[in-house]
Amino acid sequence: MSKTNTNDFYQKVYEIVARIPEGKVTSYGAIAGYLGVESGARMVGYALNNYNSADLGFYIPAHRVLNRLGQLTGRGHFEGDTMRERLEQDGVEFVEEYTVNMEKHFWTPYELED
DNA sequence: GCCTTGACGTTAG
DNA sequence: ACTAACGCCAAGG
Repeated sequence: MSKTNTNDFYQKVYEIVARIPEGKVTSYGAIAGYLGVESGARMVGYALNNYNSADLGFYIPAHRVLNRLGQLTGRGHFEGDTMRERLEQDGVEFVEEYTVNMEKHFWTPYELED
């Protein structure tokens, strides 16, 4: 009875985000597509918004999840410029004030297969 | 129970 | 190449 509930979907999102390598970024759509929900990009954003570190018990680098253009669309949910600062610490190259070099740092969950 | 909103993405003009 | 509109699905009002 492994039914893909929304809560299960969120859980998978957290697991994937937690595995994003340092210096790499991915997109909401990439995660959604990997989970089999191509149209669930917004749900990924919802998952991160609902995310509570206390519930999971492990930290997830939500700042490494951007939209498909590499823009830090979720920066408003971080404190100040925390999101951008975190990415810079990871060594991510920016092409705009709030846009990273997607071509250079893009990463997909499929690379987890290894 | 209907309507609006949103950490998105694709297609059309 | 740029902008506008629609589709998507869940949560909150």
